[in-house]
Amino acid sequence: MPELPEVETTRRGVAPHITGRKILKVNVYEPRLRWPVPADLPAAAEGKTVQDVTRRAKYLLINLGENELLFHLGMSGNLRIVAPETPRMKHDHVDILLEGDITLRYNDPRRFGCLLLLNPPTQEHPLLRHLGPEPLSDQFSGELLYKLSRQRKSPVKTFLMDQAIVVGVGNIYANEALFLAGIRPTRPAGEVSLKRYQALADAVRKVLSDAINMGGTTLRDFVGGDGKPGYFQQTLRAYGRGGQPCILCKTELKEIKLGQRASVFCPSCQR
DNA sequence: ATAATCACCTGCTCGC
DNA sequence: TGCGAGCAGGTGATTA
Repeated sequence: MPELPEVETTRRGVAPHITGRKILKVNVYEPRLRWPVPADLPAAAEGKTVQDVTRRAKYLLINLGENELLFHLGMSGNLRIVAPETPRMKHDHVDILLEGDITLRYNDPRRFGCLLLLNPPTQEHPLLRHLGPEPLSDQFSGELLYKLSRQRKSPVKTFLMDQAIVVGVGNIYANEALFLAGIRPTRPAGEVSLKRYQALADAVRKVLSDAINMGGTTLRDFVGGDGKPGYFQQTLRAYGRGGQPCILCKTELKEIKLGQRASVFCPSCQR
């Protein structure tokens, strides 16, 4: 599920419900996530009030003043607001009970996600320190992509998905952005011109902001924090369309593997 | 430093 | 209907 638009959708869905509320209790039913949920996390969070809910890359940060909770949703995680007595479903791993009869519930079938404690809040945590700029900020540009890609031989798609270059571009949106920019995913990153990287940066911004505006992409059963599904999947132009005609020129889209990830492109439009 | 592979998990779909 | 193979939104760790 979660690339940047899905995490942002979750943040927007959840934040209004929990901001300003005091945490009464944290129940960890299954600590074995990607990294174990720290044993001292519940005690550190209980009694604190949620100051704000922010996002860095695909991490969701719940600021509690003197410390901060850091969620990652991995491949299959989601956060939702439920009433306190709502029966637990399979793979509901953590409940955060807040005053006002609100529970924030974390579910993650594959357990690739995590819940960690930043004490105190810091951008210098090992998971956050090496992240590139936010794609929707002014720090991100075609010039940046061009500069960082010189001498690099790996495929431009792999380069674009490197979170040290720019954060938040996962497999779906990498495919979509390269399609919009007319760049073949296999092209060595160091061979792409500045002009084409500017088109790619524009495409990344467009694809991500469109997806956020539509509530994220729902594959299988993603729902945002408000429980509503995303609708962006109805507008996917490349991802998942291997073998089908290009929407621009009708040429059959090709599907290949790049770094173990499905990559779809139009052999005619993307060079 | 860069690039390729592995690993962590469960669930679903496909082909036999 | 059952069963194994392969694949899925991510990304840190480990190899060359």
